[in-house]
Parts: sequence; C-alpha cells; structure tokens
Amino acid sequence: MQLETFFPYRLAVVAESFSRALIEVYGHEFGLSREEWRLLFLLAEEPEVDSLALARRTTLDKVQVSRAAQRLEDKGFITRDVAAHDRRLRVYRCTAAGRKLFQRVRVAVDERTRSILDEMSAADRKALDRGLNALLEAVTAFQAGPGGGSLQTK
Amino acid sequence: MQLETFFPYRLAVVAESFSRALIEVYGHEFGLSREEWRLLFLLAEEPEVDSLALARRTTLDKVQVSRAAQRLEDKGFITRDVAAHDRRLRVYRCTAAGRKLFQRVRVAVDERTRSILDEMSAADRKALDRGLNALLEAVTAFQAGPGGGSLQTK
DNA sequence: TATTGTTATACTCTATAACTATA
DNA sequence: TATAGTTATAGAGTATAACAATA
Repeated sequence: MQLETFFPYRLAVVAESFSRALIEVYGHEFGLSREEWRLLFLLAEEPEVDSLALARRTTLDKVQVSRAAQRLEDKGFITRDVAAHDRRLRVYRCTAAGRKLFQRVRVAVDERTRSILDEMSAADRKALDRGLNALLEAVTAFQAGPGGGSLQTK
Repeated sequence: MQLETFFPYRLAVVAESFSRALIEVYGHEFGLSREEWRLLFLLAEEPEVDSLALARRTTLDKVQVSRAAQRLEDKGFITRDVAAHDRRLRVYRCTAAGRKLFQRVRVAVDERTRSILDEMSAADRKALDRGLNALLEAVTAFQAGPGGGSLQTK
C-alpha cells in the first residue's frame, strides 16, 4: 500500500488542508488564533460558560484556555469573572463587540466552508458526515479504552 | 449551531485525536517525527525517489524534506546522492536498516489504526472512506480554483 | 534568470512544571 | 491534600528569507 492511499495519511492531509483554508479567514483576515476562534464560537452562542466547560467543550487544555481568554479579554471581546459558587473557577461571557465580531467571522468562515463542500455531491457529503461521526466515536472509545488511557490517566 | 456540531471543528478534532494516537507509536515508541515517518514510508516502498517527488508526494515543503532527510541519513536509514540527470536534485534510497525499521513501525502503526477503526461498523468505515476521498478532491479543487490560489501562486 | 537544496531566523505551538488561590 | 488558573520555560514545529550550486 502506498503512502497516498494510507488512511491515516489521507485523514491528516485533508484535515490540514481544510484547516489552512479556514485559518486564512479567521486567522489572517480577522486576526484570531484557533483557540480564540473556538472560545469565541462557544461564548457567542451562550450567555455564560465556566472555565471547566470551556476547556472540555473546546478540547483545549487549561493553559490554552487561560491564554486565549486573556487575549480575547484584552481585545474587549469577552469578560472574565470569578465564579460565585467556586472561587477557583472563572465565568466567561461574550461582550457586544465580541458577538458582533463573531457574526462577521462566522459568515466568512461559513462561506469558505461552503465553497469547499459545494465541490462534493450530496451523497458524498452525507457519507462524510456519517463516517466522521463514527470515527469520532471510535477514537473517543479507543482513548477511554485499554491502550490509550494515557491521556486521561493523568 | 453549536461548536460541537460544526463540521470544521469535528474534522479538526477527529484528525487531531487520530494523529495523536499514531504519534504515540511512530513518535514516542520509535523516535520518528511525522516528517521522518512519511519519508521513510515512501522510500521503503520504492527503490529510489528524487527530492521533487518526495516533497510533492509527502505534502511537505523542501525545507522539511531537507531536514527530515538529513536526520534519517544521520541515523543510517536512508542515503542521499546528487541526481545524475540534474545535479540540483537529490536521489534518496532506503537502507536495509531503514527498511527493517519501517517494517516494525508499520506493523505497530497498523495495529493501532486497526484497533481504532475496528470500533466502527463496516458500513461506517465505507462511508468514511468515500467521504474522505471526496473531501480530499474538493479541497484540492478549491486550492487550485479561484479563492485559494495563494498556495500555488507563489 | 529561474530552480533546487541548504542554512538561518523568527515566530508560533505544545508540553510540562512551578506557583498561587481556593476547596 | 487536591483542584483550578496563571505564569514560566524549554522543545518542537512552521514560515520566510538568504544563500550557493546548478540549470
């Protein structure tokens, strides 16, 4: 089997290409890092999210969240407060400016995404969606399972 | 739409998780970088590959190829010679030690890959394969097309 | 003049550990 | 003692540019 037909290689290549296409938008065009973009995405949709939920739902670690949140706060896109119920946690909220920026970026990112996915047939898109969901479950199951406990064990 | 159901996010997360699972093998277990692993993969399969083909087929740039090739040469896994037909190019070949290492890594990587994909149904695997191939074509078409010429234009 | 490979440089990202505050 | 957030640091990875050799 050649490298080009090796499944892990194809997955990595396609994900990297897709990611680059979007970084051109939210990164180069709007000046957001991947971490900032993810945080803003989550916070723009909900009135408030605490630090634990934010890390878990963005699949970022606490260091990445802390730094991205600080940059977003410095730019005036989110606020950060100590959580009342547990003063070790933080509660993040999106500002009006943050929501406004998110809407602009979201439109541009969606447009770029669509311009790629529109090259595919509807059946192929459906297969991709199904296959990707299944793979996500498989990888998650594997990580929680026998061999890959190394991520959570710590 | 929530972040968790946003297609680009899911693609990035699943690809990153999968990649990590394999880096545990070829990286932590066998001490190869992603670039070295790709070069070795290609070279183990063919008697010789020149530098241009190597860069193109691994989707690495010339700097990455040059550095990864040097490390593989230092370790005794490949050889590097000036190409006879064009002295600007190099011709790379895998050594016996390189092939031996590759076989061991390949077995371990395949085992890890299978242990993840085996969590999926056959129909889901088929959908994934189809969808991923279509997406790869779509992204490639997009890059060559109107908006994304920025990669090749230079 | 253009292309290839190499080297150099700066920048970003990642992983890990230390430190402070809170539980 | 354990957990959360922050800060610090080192290592790996990425992007770009300069350079020498060759076409």
